[in-house]
Amino acid sequence: MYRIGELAKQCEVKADTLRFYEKHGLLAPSSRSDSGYRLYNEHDAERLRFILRAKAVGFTLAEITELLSIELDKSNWACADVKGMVDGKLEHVNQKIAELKHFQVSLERLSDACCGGPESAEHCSILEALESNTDSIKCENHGHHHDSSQYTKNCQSKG
Amino acid sequence: MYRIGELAKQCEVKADTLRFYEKHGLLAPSSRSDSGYRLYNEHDAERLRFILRAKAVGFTLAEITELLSIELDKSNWACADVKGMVDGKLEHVNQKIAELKHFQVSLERLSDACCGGPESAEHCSILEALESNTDSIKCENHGHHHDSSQYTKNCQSKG
DNA sequence: ATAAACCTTGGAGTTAAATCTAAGGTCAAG
DNA sequence: CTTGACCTTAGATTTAACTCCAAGGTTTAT
Ligand SMILES: [Zn+2]
Ligand SMILES: [Zn+2]
Ligand SMILES: [Zn+2]
Ligand SMILES: [Zn+2]
Repeated sequence: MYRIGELAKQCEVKADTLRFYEKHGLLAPSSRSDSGYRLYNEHDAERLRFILRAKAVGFTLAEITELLSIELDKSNWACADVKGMVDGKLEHVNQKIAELKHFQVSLERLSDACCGGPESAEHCSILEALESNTDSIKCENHGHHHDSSQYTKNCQSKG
Repeated sequence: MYRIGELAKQCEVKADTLRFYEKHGLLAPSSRSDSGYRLYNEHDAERLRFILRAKAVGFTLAEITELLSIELDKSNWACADVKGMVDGKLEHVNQKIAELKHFQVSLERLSDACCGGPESAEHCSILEALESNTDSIKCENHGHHHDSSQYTKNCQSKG
């Protein structure tokens, strides 16, 4: 039997979090001490680990509640239901990755067009790109010459 | 020139969101009509699209503000500063992609181990994986036989 | 000229997931 | 028998990013 602080420490969450989970129906201690302390047994701890694992994999508490309800009543659910939930989440993740890659390309294009030197950013192509309404990014050209090899390295591929 | 509702519709956000962005210094309309209506030009619209794209991939508004704020006093920044900022964000994005891919793998492993069939979830390997404290995921094995080709397809690679 | 659809402002409410506060009860150690 | 670590409760606060509301002014179409 663990008191709330013990279980919290063991699972690296705050006691408050466990009270929060209890209030929201995710995890209640199986008993209380005479003085009213929450007492969690190994099964409770296991359930908490279930919750934390699911959370770590990106499920919201609402979704986890749903998962737990399936677990309570497994025989009324089919594999199709469970798998459907996981696949839905997976699709969401895939989409997020695609978006990030798109943004990664934008940032890389910005970065590549800038010399990264000590010159004033007055003519920085990153800023110009943010200001302009076109898609194209021009390689930057400071009025003075800076012969930094980095500049040529960055810009040579862009004509 | 767009009024707030037009720009909002065009970019699929609410007018309230644009007012919110203005209040928080992300995007102000470049002018106002005689009667006080906000008027956005194409440049404003472009800036909004940048904000939305950054947001779509998980940047917070605070981060976006930082990125956009360089533009305000360009001459006090060097290319190095601007580029450093972009590169920092880029690293952030790369890391986020890596996290999501990790997460993607976990979900795929879960999904692959489950037959997704109409059988009771009693022995669903997704639930078992979430219940157990091990990393390994066992291919599920329903007591009865279901000859679904999907089951064998999913499980054959896992012995 | 009047209704519908738009716009303005300031301020309040929402959501998720905690996290914190206050005021007090319990327990082991010295 | 007091100190300090722990526990209890109800309720307030936090954060991000909106979202909604009220009370009124403006535009446009009929
Ligand atoms: Zn430069
Ligand atoms: Zn530059
Ligand atoms: Zn199955
Ligand atoms: Zn299954």
